[in-house]
Amino acid sequence: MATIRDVAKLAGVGIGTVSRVISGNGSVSQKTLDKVSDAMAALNFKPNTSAQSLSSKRYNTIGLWGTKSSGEMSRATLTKIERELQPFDVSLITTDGESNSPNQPNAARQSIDNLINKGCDGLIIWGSDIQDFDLLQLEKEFPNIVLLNHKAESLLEKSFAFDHYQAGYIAGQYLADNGHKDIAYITGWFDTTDANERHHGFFDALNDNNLSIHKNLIYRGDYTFKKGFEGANYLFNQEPSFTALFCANDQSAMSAISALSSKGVNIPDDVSVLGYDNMNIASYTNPPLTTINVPDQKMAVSAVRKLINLCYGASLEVDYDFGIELIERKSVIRLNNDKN
Amino acid sequence: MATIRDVAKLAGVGIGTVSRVISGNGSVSQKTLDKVSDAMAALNFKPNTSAQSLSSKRYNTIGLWGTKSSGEMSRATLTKIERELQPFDVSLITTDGESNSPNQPNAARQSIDNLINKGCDGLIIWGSDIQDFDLLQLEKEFPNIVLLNHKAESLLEKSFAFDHYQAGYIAGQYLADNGHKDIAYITGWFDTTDANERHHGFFDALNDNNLSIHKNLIYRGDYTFKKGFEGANYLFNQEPSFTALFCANDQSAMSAISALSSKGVNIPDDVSVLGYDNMNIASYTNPPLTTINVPDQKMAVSAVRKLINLCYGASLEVDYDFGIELIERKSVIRLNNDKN
DNA sequence: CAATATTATGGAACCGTTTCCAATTATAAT
DNA sequence: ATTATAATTGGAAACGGTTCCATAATATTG
Repeated sequence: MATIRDVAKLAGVGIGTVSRVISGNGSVSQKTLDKVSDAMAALNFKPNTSAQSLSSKRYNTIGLWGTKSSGEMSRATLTKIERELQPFDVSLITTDGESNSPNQPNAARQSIDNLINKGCDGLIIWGSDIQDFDLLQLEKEFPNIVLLNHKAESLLEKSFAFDHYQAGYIAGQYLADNGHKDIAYITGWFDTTDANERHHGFFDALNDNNLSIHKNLIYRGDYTFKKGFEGANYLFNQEPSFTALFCANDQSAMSAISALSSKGVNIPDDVSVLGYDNMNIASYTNPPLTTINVPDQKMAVSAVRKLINLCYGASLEVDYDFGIELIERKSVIRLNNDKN
Repeated sequence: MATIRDVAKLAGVGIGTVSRVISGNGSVSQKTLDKVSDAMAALNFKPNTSAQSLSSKRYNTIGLWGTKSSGEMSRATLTKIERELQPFDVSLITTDGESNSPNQPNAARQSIDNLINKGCDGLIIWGSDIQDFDLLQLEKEFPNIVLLNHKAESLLEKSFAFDHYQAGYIAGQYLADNGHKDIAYITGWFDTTDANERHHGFFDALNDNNLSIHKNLIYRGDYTFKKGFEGANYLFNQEPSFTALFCANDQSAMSAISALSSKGVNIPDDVSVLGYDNMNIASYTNPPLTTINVPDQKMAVSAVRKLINLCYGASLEVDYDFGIELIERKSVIRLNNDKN
């Protein structure tokens, strides 16, 4: 592998000059630039990134630290992130937050430190189940961080998150608006703030409409197809009956629809199903799923952009406001409540 | 940030000794080891990875280069890969093969070179649509590569791929065995060898059973939910009618089921649907999908292990044989052919 | 055209490790 | 006790860049 000195020798210039043409900083005459470029091409010279980083403290790399609550997110989002980085020639180094020293006390913080130490200019902290270490402390020590799917009140300008409370509320309100009073609910897994906010929003909406959910009609799910399926089967056998089912995500909703359909219940005529996420699949269930859109990719893109701004002094446009949208398809109907 | 010299000074030893305790190579007396460990702890010393790499040529990083045909793969597979790497303390740096200089002539090879140049000990080349550069040439220049989802005849011991021809054949045979003669087919997208092998296997099986597919009953899909849905609607309106539908992947199959169901066709009584992939979702469609299992994660794990062996002289067990399994669920029935 | 400002250039010093060799110390063998 | 052998140790040199400063070449000015 050719080094900067080889290039310098071949081009008949000093190493400083070669460095200048590599980086584009400092002035170099056209003639010299040509000579050096030719030499670089002739030797197929590629600057050694370790040496560059060692000497410049710039890594051209950002880290993606994901907790399990980011696990459901699609590979498409990951690709989106990569593509956002690509024009800046920075690469992405990923770490699964869970897999590092699983049950150590400071596991999370430690695996983050590892990632930083690998050589990152910045960090995306991805996931909403961040509670066992001090984000503010981290941000003080290492300011180039950005939170994806997590909102820290003290780090608002670095938080890119969806208002799950509002979205949950809208979901509840929608069911109420459509005249549903007997509502069943397959929850998510409650170790994330997401889940709790969504949950509370949903309940508050029902509450504000003088509605409540019978305790028999709540099934504790975990966002998987499996639990959605099992949950629907469970609820099907419960008393009282229900006219609407809210699922904490589309995966559960999808498999709940399958489970109910196979029992002969007609969706939406017998029971309406409302999902949450708006996955690709949601348009192609039978019937197509009415659901809340969660703009994962938009959030991810804004988060990366903010990080690029932080790390490399760019000034990309960044969005903090991710509108909540309920996508009406065919899985929820309006109930005829003659009493109204 | 403390350096090795700070540690050496504090511990009252030479830098070589500190280096030895960091790496664990070379002998160090217990007493010295303790002194150095204490000093490292006291200074919160973390070795600088750039310096380490520069000097040792070891990066503790492997690259994952994915083409679009890897795009459908789940994030779960990615996580699997990360976890396989974690015990060796090597991290993963990912690159989307498509996004680098999209329509340059040597785009693929160039983006691979970039990735290598970032500092990787090895590379996973992920995806079956690799044709525009010379794999053998790459392997000669950079032997630490492993192919995932692609089989290069000349690089067999570095190829981790599924026998899509056989699997396609089994799919066709299964339909034939179950008495289906009028078969429809939603294809995948044909820019990958995968797709072609599966396709040919399927057709050869039909052929060997003296079956063929009417040209009206082939719909060119692209693995998406969307095309599956549209394809099923299209086929529904075609002549002749059909008793079985083969879909090149589960996503199409799933949305095809939705489309057909919503037209009132009963699956599997009116038409049997056979999928391909065995995604998580396949167990939770209505009816549950009969499909071919593609052991993505197993392949990925073996590929990484092989790479670890190559890069770091480990000798992890590696599997090359990924059995083909047809998972019988409820979406295909045996036809009563009285003529038989 | 001399004086001055500006642009180009070379290369030593440095970034923080690993590696190697020579030197020292401890251990075993006679 | 002496010598041979093995285990430790220190630190210079090297890895391949960037940075900065002194110097050289050019351009500008009155």
